[in-house]
Amino acid sequence: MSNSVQPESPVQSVDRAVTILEILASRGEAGVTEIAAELGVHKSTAFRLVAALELRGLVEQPGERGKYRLGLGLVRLAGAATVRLDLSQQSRPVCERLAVAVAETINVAILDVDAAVNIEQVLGPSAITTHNWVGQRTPLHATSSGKVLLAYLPEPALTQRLAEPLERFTARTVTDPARLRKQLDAARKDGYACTVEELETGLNAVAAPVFAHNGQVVAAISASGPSFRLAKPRLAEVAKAVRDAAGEVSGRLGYVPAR
Amino acid sequence: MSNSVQPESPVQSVDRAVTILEILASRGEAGVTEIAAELGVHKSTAFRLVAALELRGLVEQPGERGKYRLGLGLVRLAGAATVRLDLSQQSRPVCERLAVAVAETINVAILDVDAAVNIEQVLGPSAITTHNWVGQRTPLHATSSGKVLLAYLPEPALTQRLAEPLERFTARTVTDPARLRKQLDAARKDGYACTVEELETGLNAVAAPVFAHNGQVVAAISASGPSFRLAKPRLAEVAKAVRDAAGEVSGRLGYVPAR
DNA sequence: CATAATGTTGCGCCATGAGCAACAGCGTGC
DNA sequence: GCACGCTGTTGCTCATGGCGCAACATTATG
Repeated sequence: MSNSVQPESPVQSVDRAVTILEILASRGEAGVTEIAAELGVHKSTAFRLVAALELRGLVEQPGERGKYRLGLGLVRLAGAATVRLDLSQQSRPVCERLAVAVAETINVAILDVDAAVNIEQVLGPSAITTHNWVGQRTPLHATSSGKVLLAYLPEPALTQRLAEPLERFTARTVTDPARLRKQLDAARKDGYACTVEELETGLNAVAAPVFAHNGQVVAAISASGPSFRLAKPRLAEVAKAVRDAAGEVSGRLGYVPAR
Repeated sequence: MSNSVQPESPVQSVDRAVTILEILASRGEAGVTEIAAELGVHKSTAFRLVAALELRGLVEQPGERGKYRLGLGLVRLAGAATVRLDLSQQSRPVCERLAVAVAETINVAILDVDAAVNIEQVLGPSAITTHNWVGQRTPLHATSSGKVLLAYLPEPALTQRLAEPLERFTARTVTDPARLRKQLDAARKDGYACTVEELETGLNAVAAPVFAHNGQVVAAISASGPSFRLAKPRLAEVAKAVRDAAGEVSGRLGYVPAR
């Protein structure tokens, strides 16, 4: 029976496990007998719940026996949430200004296994479409954000990605891995990547990397628009603005560029 | 059946719940059907596991329906672990020096619902007893650390605390709420609180607050000893040393005092 | 507007989570 | 050094909590 002032949990053992985390958060350390007493369960029950949390790193045991405390796995999980929250908060105002400055649709995308996932979108004043990209997964090789995220992958991960066939979406989609690699090299050098009608006919985009405090690329900011508008030489101007905006967000996340 | 490369979890549904947290950490957001697919369970199972986590704040749902993401409850739990780790690390050397300087038993206590819990103890060279206070819960109104932690509670929480009868431990225990409030006012003004034979006959103590970077009181540092030794006027000298030590720990935690 | 997909709920069943008893290990007092 | 008490851990059995199924509600898409 859970706390009487709360609605009953649909999964009692998950509820108990969370209570254990809270006990450890408030006390710092606790033993099995102590946790069992506070939970109102048998100590073998408490022991198994703690062991399940320990197996996944949410709880750790400093010694071979005895007291338990919260584990680094919990801090890592929370860290993932904090980075995402921070990224959204820091990027929002920068993207709003960028959308006005370049008058195109701005997106923030993060890497999710084998796709770029858009987590934020700001429409420019000239936006033709109100297509909502947020939540959508887009192919890495055929989007500007995807190319940026690929460019900063560790080499083994990149090799593995490019070992699989690259799907063609338009006549201009880059499906040759060697040619794509050259584009990624250029992206690292230029500080931005472009796509020209590679995902959809008539759609161009340019993206730049967002670095976290530790130098890792955590996101890409992109501007996209119709090919007739977002083409040379204006594409280079927009690219520069996007790169500067991404740099500003990186700075807000604590990134100090190497000189 | 859990991941075949890991030892089997003693509580399958806790294991699944943690996997859900990891899925949300890596993807940012995910829906019930997506989570169910990745867990290899029915979507009603996934739904209930997510609901159990949501009930406790580890997961949240931005809209009324649809995608889920990691909740602030997780960040709070991890934050508790991080603050505690930092507090212990920063306070340890300061408390060791203080113990030598004042030759009494030094403790660090944090607030846990309705009690002060000691998380750190350093014995002075003149310690008569080797009584271990670590892990013990002590009453707020009858200990110096407790009075400090009470002094910095938000007013509603303090009012609620003082609405309940205050237990008498010795003839000198303060059980009148109005008199205790006056002592708390003095504690805020002086920067420390004292108890004189209020918890145990023959035991005196003095404590000062430790502030976190955001100005909140996260702990109290205290010196305790026998009444015959830790009495006026020496008590005032020890109080000053404890206040300075607590100030140093506060500074190490990023607190900048108001001028 | 119809259809498909996703999220949510009630219900019955069984696999899992729970408690019991016992054991192993450690800390403490004599 | 030993006995005792306490805590942590494990094997076993069984009752129940967690699960999947079917159905419904809601939303998104063509």
